[in-house]
Amino acid sequence: MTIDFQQIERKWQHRWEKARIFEADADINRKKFFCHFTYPYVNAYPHLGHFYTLMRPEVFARFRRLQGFNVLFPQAWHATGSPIITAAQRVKEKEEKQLKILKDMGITDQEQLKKFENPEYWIEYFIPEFTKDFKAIGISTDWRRSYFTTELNQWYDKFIRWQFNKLKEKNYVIKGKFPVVWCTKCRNPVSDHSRSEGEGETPQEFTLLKFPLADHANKRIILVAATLRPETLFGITNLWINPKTTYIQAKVNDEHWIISKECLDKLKFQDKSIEIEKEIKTAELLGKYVSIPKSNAKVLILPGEFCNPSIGSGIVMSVPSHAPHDWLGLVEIKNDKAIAEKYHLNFAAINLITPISLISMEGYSEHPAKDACEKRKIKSTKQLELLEEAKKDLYKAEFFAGIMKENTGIYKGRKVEEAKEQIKKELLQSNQSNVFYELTGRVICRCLTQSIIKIVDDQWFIDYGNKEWKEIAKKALAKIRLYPELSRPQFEYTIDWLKAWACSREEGLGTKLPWDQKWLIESLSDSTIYLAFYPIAHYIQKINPEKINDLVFDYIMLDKGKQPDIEHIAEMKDEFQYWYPFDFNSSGKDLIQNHLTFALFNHTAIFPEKYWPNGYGLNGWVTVDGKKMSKSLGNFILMRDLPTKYSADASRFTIMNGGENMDDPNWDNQFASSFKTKLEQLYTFCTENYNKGSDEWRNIDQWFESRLNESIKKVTYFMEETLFRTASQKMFFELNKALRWYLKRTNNKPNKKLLSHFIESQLIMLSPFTPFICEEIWETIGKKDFIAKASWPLYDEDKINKQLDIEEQLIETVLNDTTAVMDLVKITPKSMKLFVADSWKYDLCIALRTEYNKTKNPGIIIKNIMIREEFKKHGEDVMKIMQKTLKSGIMNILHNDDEEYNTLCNAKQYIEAELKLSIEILLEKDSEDKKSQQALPGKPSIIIK
RNA sequence: GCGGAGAUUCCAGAGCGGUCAAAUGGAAACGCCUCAAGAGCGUUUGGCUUAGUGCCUUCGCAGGUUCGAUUCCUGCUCUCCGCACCA
Repeated sequence: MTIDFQQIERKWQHRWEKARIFEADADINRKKFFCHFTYPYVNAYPHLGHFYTLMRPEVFARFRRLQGFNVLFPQAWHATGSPIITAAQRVKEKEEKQLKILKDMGITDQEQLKKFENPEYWIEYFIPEFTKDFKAIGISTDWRRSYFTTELNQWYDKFIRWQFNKLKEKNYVIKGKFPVVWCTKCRNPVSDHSRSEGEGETPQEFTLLKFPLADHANKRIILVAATLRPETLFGITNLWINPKTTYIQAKVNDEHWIISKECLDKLKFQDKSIEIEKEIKTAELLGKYVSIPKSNAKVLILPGEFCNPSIGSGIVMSVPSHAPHDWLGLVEIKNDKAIAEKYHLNFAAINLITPISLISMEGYSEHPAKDACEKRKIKSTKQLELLEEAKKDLYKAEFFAGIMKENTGIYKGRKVEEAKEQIKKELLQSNQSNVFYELTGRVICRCLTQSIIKIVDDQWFIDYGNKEWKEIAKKALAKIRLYPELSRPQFEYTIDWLKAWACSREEGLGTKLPWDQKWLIESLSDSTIYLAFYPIAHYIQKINPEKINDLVFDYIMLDKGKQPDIEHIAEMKDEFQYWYPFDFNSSGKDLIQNHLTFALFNHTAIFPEKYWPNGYGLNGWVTVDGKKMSKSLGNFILMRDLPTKYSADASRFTIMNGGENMDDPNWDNQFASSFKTKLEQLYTFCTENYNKGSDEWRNIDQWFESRLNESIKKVTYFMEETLFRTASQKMFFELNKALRWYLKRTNNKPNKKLLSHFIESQLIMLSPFTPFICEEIWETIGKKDFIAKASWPLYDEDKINKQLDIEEQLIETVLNDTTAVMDLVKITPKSMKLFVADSWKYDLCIALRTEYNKTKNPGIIIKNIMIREEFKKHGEDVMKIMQKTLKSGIMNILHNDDEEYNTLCNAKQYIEAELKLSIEILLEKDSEDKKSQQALPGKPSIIIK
């Protein structure tokens, strides 16, 4: 039987839509359930990653509907921020890479490509594409409530403005300074994905240490050295400047600094007033003395060609003992008199310089920098790469393992890790240093301009660092249900660690800050309470946006103020109060550290406690056949390809069978292919066997009924926990296995009522996973309404009987053993004897169990048992059984003799039937004169004659 | 480095102190059934086996607790996710 899945899919999509069965309205007489898939960013087609995260609320929604809940499952689209706008810009610039991305999506028409130069077209194009793909795969969404989120959606725009006004009222939006990676051409921060080079490079905080020139006649002139290690200032022996560069003297905030030109250019963006005074030739500086901050000791300025004017200030403080560069620099200059002569330096004075060690660390000598050079066999300051490595290693080691030595005054004995912060603070306070931000590496913007660090000084922040707010957010976290719970520590950590978040942008798509129109609201800040928009989305978007203001949202969502005079206002309030908060918002685990935690904060700031979130669903990242999904590996799967290749149902089941919890789910191509045929078999079996069978009621029917009830119970539990993988396995594979055994045991004459009940139950349980085929079968077996509207099967606790399972297991093992023995003897026996153990053996087992629970000590157990009269007479056998049971575990002895015997009688008939033999099977109790005295409890032995 | 999650047999993945050579599913092999393929059914997929209700070696590595550890503890190694102004 081959089934035309695509035809079935179209048919039911159409019917669902026509009957509008997924459209949900507030109904105070019904329990509500609001679930959601975090709105996706619409700049490409949806792929497997979307599919998995989407399927979790989808299955959950369908499950809750079956349970009788009124389910709201809406879907909106996200487009704020910079990706779309930069992509559009790149299309305009005809950038190869960007054009290829569109071409790979099948967009080749020149006319159409031109349209993609407009950011709005991206939204216009991709939203329908997403919608189409979601519908094709059978997502049960209430599409009336969709919206998208840019300033182009005026209603949503009003909503976001309201949100920010509320945050501002509570002083959660603050103004401040912030270092950002900045492109001077685009006049925008340069995010990781808008870089053509330098992904992952970040601003790094340097300390600018001030070294006043000693004995300077007129005014205080300061040489400024940039360092990451201010704590090493106790070990400074000299300064390095690059003799091949010219430095600049400039007035910086009322001081006269000498630094490299490159540094000066950067400083301009870092909140400093700068006036260039003059160029300084290095000859003017070399051989002079400067004084060290704190100690005021005087040290020489020496030439070091390794000083890079583009890094830091181009002036380096030399700490030979703890910096490999400085160590080698000092060695070189001491060994080469020519250098001193060349720059007219006092060679004797240079030779007096001795490294000062100030940090002690296990496994290193007095001068760790020397060790580091020797370890890597570095001989010269020209070996830049090796030196860089050595430096990094040593810095790391000293930072975490180093202890400040005696010569560091009050820092003596402290860890470097702590001392560093302390020293930094002190130097800043006494104006002996400044903060300077430098990139950790070269960053090139997509526009091919080299990026710098800029201190933005009128930047708006959402103050997630606010301590009281953190406490309230924690309260919201305590209340929320997490699927799975094990994500909770990550949330706790994030709340603690979160600092003020820059929420304003100069460019991009989005809503303008209501009180400062030059700024746009950044896209992770405008996407925190957006789920509150769904309950009213379909009404509000019918209203003239001019009429929407803060008072409208105050009234609907906060129950504040007089009822505004606009259409649908009562409905909107009812809808909101009925549906909110959401019960399950599904997203990838990567959103914990921003979006989801932000959402918690924002809910507590804006809404009363009853509207704080009820549930988050977290999941991992999809892999394909065990490998990371990526375009370069060629295993990148788009949602749109699934229905044609595997059918929507098989795809849905495959992805849900791929994983659960926060593990990365795996998409198994082979499984997807083979599952399609399994669905065909399901169809055939159900349609051919529904309402057929016998009216007899036998032990085996009781067993099957028990298994069915047990399965329903388990599956219900796993569905509640969103452990959809386990649930799907239990309802499909495990139940089918039971069904096969049942059919075998009844010679394909199942009980009619029971089998029909089974088919119905299984179909309903499967329908959240494979809705199309289930609808089709449901209709074929004569059901009138949609299976989507059926009732989730209930289980009857009284019908679950574990004993029946044990009996069936026994029958199965006897059967298997019998077959095995018959195979061995290779004759057709006339009769067969099955021996079950004597009663005393069972008694022994029970006694063993009791004794074990008392002492758990084998020696004592054996002693206690052997002194009992009833076991004495079986002396040796008792020992044997005891040894065996103690070795293999004694937990399995539960049966009592008679039950065992009865079950075997039951098995006997079955064995006869199954083996299609007319043989005589005798059941006997274990007896002395038979060779069968080995028979152990729980396992009959067989003798064939 | 910090925070979080992990490491199981060909693969995915159960396992929560004895019923474990380890569920379930994929895949593969063989057999039955068939003209044939698929489906279905059965067997097999750590090693040894005198074939036994047998023995040995396995659950990242190394120790420990226990009569007993895949399961508990300690240390180590490795993998994945996050560490921000970006969706």
